[in-house]
Amino acid sequence: MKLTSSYEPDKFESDIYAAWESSGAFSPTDSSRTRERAGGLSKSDESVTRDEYSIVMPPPNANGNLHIGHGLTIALEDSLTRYYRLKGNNTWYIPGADHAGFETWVVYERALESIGHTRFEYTRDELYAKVWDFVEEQRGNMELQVRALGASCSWDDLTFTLDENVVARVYQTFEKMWNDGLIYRGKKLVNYCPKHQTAFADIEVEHLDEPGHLWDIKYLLSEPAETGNGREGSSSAGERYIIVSTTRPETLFGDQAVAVNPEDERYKNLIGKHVKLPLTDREIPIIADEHADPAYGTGAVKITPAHDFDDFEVGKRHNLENLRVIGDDGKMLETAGKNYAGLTTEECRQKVLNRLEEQGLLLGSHEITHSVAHCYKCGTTIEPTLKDQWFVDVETLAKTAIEHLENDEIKFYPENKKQVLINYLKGLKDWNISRQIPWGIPIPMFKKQEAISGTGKENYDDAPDWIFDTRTNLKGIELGGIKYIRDEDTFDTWFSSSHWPIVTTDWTPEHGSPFYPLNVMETGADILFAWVARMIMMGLYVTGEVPFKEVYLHGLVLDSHGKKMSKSKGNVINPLDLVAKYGSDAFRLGILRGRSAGLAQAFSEDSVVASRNLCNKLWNIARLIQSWIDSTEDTADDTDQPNSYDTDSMGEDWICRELDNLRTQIERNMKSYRFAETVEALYDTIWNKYADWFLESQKLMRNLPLLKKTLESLLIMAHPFMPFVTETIWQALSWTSGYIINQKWPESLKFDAISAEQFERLISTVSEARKVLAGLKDTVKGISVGLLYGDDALIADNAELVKQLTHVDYIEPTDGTPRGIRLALVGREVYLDVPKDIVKTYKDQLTERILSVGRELNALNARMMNPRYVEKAPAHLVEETKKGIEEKQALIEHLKQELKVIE
RNA sequence: GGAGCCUUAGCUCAGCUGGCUAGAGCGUUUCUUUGACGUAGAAAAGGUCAGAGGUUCAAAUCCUCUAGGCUCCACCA
Repeated sequence: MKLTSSYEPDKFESDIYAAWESSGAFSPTDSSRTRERAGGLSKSDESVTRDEYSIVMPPPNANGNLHIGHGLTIALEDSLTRYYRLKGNNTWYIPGADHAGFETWVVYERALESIGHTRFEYTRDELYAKVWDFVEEQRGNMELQVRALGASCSWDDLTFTLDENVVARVYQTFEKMWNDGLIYRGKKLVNYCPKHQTAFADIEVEHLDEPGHLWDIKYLLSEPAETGNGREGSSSAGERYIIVSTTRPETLFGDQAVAVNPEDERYKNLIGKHVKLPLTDREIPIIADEHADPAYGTGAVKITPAHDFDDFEVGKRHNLENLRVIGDDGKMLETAGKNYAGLTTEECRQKVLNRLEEQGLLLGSHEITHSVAHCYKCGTTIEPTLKDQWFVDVETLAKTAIEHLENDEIKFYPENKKQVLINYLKGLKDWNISRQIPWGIPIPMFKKQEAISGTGKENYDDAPDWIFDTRTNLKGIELGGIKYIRDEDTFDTWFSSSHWPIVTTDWTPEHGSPFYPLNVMETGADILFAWVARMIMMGLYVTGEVPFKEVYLHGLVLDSHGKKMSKSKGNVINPLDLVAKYGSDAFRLGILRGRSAGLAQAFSEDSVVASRNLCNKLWNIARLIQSWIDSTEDTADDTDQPNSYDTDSMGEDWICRELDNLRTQIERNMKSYRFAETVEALYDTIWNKYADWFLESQKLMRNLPLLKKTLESLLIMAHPFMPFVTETIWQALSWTSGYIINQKWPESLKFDAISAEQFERLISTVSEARKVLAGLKDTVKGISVGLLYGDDALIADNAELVKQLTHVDYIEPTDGTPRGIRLALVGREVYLDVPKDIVKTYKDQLTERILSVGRELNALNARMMNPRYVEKAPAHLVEETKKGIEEKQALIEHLKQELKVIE
């Protein structure tokens, strides 16, 4: 293949991806599913000795598009996958698609509303079918985008969160939990969105600080107090009252008590008395409860158990009735009284305040800032609502998880997230898993029909009324002559997602799975609680083992100014746009560059551009080497062993050493998930070492076998991070075969360490010469400049190379009398041969140089002057310092002499 | 109220268990149109490592406090 002068990713990427995919490179050699596909073949001898490496893709929404977070996730996961594949692991990167229950439902409901329909026109089952079609239409987009990002995942094993095996596993777990008594039906106060008409788990609620009002309302005592020394108020008319503070006057119709703190002296004598509930005929008691904070408001608080989480707890402690006054639609119920029923909470609040004002019961209001719960999707204020819901008792699940975490069975990157997770689990409350949306896995519970249509006295907590059955395709079933009706609710998506490592690896109770636990769970730090925590609890509950050995959490990707990306701000970066513009590799390298675990970090197109340039550099490296091969191959005797190489020069030993360093650096960094440093090391080696020094030095004398060998090594090591360009090159090179994706990770290269070190000295000689030359600027323009060297075998042996690299016109030994500018090199006598008048212009540069070396020398001397340093610091450091002082002294000495010569 | 994170060059960030002259990319300046690459090559400027204490022979790194910023959790009526 003829290589063009610059790399054009769009010409190659899709073909390369298709070739990988059809070659079967993405599939593990022996997953249970590949076994199945291959007709139940047993493990080959080779695969037995290989280590499994498994990683799952956090399933993107089946009907969505990928965003920048997915771009990062795939860059991270695919780099790991490809790296371990090259290392020889039996690697399985499992892709997925999420039905994303609520998320998708919101999108669908919006679409439905935009064509003038509402969910209420259809049955649950009809809606489920409709959303299924909706998702089916959209599917494929996401998968194409994952391919464009180069994910080497095993597509045959793609798991959709509504696949049969997923549902079956979820039902088995649910049944086990039901039998173990971990599932219960509870009438509890839940977070409820009146717009979407569904309940949420605590974690799905967004708390925002908002300005609000705290109103003081007079509740009149319905009987006279016995003593007059209380701090309760009394009006001129002689009536006695207590003042409660509330932010939600409209809920007063549901009040069941007024609570005061038992320690609060002001109200002690009122405990047990009753007050008349304003705007109603009811009387409610004054009770003592710790919940009332004497320092807040008036210290007296109204208790509305059906509409406030704290009050609900207070109500339970005091056996208060839960009276609902707000309905599922967010409007006031009949229980609020004829005048208020049907009003929205906002309207009702205003009306209540007006009435209280008229009756002289409203004593004032304070402006406050308080935290208000919102639906994380539509922003509607969450209405704590009394609902019958399915709950998971998380106590033992959380406790078990904490034990395994404290036992260090899962390693976290970043480390501190482990403790954060443990803290969360310690305070975890029971998990509401019912959702009142049609799009999701139906909860497999059926209720006795007579319990529903009977007396109206429903006993939801009575387990025998409910039975577990997996026939959720049916509305009702009959068992032993009794009819049961299915609960219409669906599971919280996290309930099924928490099974992800179990279902994707085909784990079974009988055989487990060689791929379970996963080697690593890579996902966003923002879903540590929602997902990671639940996978750990569920994994332990179902399998007895933690679901993954390591967790890598990536942070939020921010825009180039460090601001959160959002549609409203218009600063959203679409990863696929960048892929189209610069190529997949450039995007992946660009987003990995400088990124560390867990941190929210900025990202900009600049780093993608820089990465695109690196791809182009690598491309041209290959192009140069191929052109050398092409120009000599036909004359060369190619019967040598293809893989044998020798190092014939210092530069060759040096590059072997550097490539070997790169290999160990990548290995070390990948082990600890240091992607930023891996990318940095690659960039440095490819560009600053391989291209700038090694290839430059090879222009003089080419070692073709070594060039081939080192280029192969470099390409393989770069492949996990820049898969497309490395494969494209691999395919274009004349001597390589197969796919690079299937190659073996390089072994260490052999080299002579002393010779490699010598090349380093050559580099500093050349650099010094270049520096002085650049400093002389145009004074040397047009004149012939050369290098003269003293009795120096290193320079003598490599004279041509030094001449070439410094771009001087000649190089020769000195004739004994120093001439020109002596370079500031330790133990090396090299002169830049320029006319005397030009030497003079070097004076300033030289003076500055003497001063700077002097400063360095002083710093070293100061260190050695400290007797405690010599005494306590490691010997090799002291030795180094001594050597440094000697070298710098010698250097300064000859620079000073040089200065004298100039003057 | 609790917890976690961040503060290093103009910008975005590395700097792992404390130890050479604190690094990279982008940007800036100067030079180079030599046949791999101008998406390039060569060179340069630019940092009191937020501030103050402490531990240590030695601190960007460990500890304490202060200031500023970000995020998460939590029932503040």
